[in-house]
Amino acid sequence: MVNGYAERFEGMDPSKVLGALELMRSGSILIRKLDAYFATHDLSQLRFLTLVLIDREPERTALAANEIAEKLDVSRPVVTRTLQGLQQAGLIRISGNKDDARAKEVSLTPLGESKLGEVLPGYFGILHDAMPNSEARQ
Amino acid sequence: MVNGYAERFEGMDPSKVLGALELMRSGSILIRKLDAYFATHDLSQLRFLTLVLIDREPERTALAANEIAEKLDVSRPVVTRTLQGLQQAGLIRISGNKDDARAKEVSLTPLGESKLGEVLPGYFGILHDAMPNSEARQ
DNA sequence: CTCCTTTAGTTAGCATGATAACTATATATA
DNA sequence: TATATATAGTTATCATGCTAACTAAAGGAG
Repeated sequence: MVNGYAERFEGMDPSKVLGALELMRSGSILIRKLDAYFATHDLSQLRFLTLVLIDREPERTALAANEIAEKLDVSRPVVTRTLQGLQQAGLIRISGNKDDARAKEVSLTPLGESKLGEVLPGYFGILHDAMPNSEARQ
Repeated sequence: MVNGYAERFEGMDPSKVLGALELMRSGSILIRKLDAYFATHDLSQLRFLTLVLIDREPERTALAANEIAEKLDVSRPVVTRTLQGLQQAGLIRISGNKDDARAKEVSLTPLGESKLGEVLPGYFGILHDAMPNSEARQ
């Protein structure tokens, strides 16, 4: 398809365009695989990454919703909704911040921790398998 | 973040995992750029690709909704909705297929053709610029 | 020819992303 | 201190993907 158009656009390098299309394609395929995997664990990309983020927080056991939105680069309303879902599933605990009445503190429940431990190996496995061996040896 | 977990998973190659994460990240960024570009032209990825597909159809000037769903790998309900939007915008014409009363035929209007001509250069430009020069020279 | 299955498309409803506009609280300034 | 501005979070609404279940037409088997 690209070649059909390529003739009409001077200075265009079809290999670059095809590379970009391939980038989007392989990225999308990987995201689909992960979504399918997460779905089998009653999670989603964002739900999973939220758990990871709380788990990995150094020096603290809790995070503000605001920080989650920034670090995961999603809008705050999406974080609100996601946290509500995780709380309902019993995976996180949401409490008020005693220093700032506006803020909330989010931490993992034991169930959330075990869910994370259960899902992580498969997650890394999918990422691992998604890469060709040529890029594997450093 | 990955290294923190890497120690706990035997046989995992962190460079592969990081490569996969980078793949998803760069793919997502490119998709966002394209979406932002399409939005300035009252289009979306799917609306744009639908126009391209109809335009590129060899030997015919029309396509069935069904074929669009297959070639773009999206569900048929999404195609229905997208075609309705394109029709309302005056970019495509939808007519019945005289050989099969179930099927519909979709073709570009002159407005659709000019819209495509207006959007294509910027589209290829974004794809082109998204790729590093190292992959450019064949 | 009649009935069953397949196919094209639509409708309804869910998930998950976004922005705009709102409330409540914190902070800075006059 | 009083008021203005900034920040945390929520609500409402939209966009765009999906599946399930539906209608209507086509095609095949008896």
